[in-house]
Amino acid sequence: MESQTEKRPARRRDAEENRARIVAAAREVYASAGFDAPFDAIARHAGVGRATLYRNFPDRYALGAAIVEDDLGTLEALAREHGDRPDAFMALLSAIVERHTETHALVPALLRGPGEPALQALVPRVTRLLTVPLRRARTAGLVRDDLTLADVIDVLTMLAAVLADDGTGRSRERRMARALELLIHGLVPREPVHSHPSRR
Amino acid sequence: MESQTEKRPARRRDAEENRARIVAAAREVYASAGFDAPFDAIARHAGVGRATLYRNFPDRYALGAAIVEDDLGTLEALAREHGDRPDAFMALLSAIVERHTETHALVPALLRGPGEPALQALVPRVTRLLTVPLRRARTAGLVRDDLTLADVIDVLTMLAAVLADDGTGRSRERRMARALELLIHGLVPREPVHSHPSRR
DNA sequence: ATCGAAACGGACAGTAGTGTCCACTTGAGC
DNA sequence: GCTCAAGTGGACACTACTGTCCGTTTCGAT
Repeated sequence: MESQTEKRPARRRDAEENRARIVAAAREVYASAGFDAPFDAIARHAGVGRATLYRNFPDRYALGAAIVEDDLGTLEALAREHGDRPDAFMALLSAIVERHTETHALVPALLRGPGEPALQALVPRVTRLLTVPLRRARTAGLVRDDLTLADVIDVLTMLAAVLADDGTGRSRERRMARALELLIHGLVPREPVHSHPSRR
Repeated sequence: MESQTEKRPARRRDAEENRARIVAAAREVYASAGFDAPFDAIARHAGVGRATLYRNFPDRYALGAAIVEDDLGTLEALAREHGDRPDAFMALLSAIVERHTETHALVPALLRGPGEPALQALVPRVTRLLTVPLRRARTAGLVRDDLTLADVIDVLTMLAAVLADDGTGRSRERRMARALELLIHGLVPREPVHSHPSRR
């Protein structure tokens, strides 16, 4: 499970560059054409031959995993920054949504292709990322106390759907932000008029 | 716009039967394999040749539209039953979710294929179905007063996503119910301890 | 500058799904 | 029961995507 982490002994510089260019291209293509965009389109967009792409990533899932892995790194760093502050959970949620609007890949890629080994391997990492912050937030009363990790995963699925939808009107960013807002506060109004106005 | 509504002058009985069988098959196939299941699979599942399918429905969107139209009929009847009672909106929402778990087709079909004429034609009907009940519910304070129709559409998109996800654990029904509950009440707890406990 | 290994990308064959055509079958009116 | 238009489904040609193979190019070490 640590086979290709960090250290890859001898890699030619151009190969390394190409790999990076492919991942970047994949981010864009996945974002604009969805996760099952023609694999070939990614190669073209990256300016490499299809063979080069296949050599680096056996299939679209491996490529997705590479992207997700990057994102996970960022998110884990963020989690570390927040330590055990109870608001870490919400911060993570927002950060995930932000990366969503950017990469369009994280959760959809993780959830589709059920059982794709390359992606499935990352699930525990996502789990680990969220479990503790979720518990903290729950005991601190920042989220409802029956909120489970499975719920959170489904919430991410829902947000991803809004993102994936081509949406005839507002920008992706606005729609995502709104969707998150709706999810957090619900469709039903808060206790109408009362002391502190929820703070947001 | 009324070209093929209700009256189709002379149709052979077997043709009618086949059409019905196709729609039924499509419901099941879309439900289990998603909206872009091979068109051919539907024909096979219905026990008819592909040509027969194509003769009845030029493409998957036309077929989707037929299904959605059925569902819309049911929902419109429900809306009529509720008259202008302020809880009509929530009832509709639940009903849609129920049909979702059954058919898996309504909203996803409506929202994907952006601009497919066959489906786009139904959008106004959905709009009409929801607009008034939404307004009633809003003025009655049953939903937050900044809730727009666009929001509702996105909510339906989100619910459809949970449904579409193969979900490793709980049944579709349970997950849908839970997702709806989360959406309605939000992730954040209601005003913790206070007079009336929200009623549910 | 030279040489071998690493990496490249275009070309190729294989596969899955689409949409149409047409020889055959079947229902319904006479 | 006969007839013919309506209806059927298998076959076919077409397209898009996938994954691999191999002759050529490029890196980097000597």
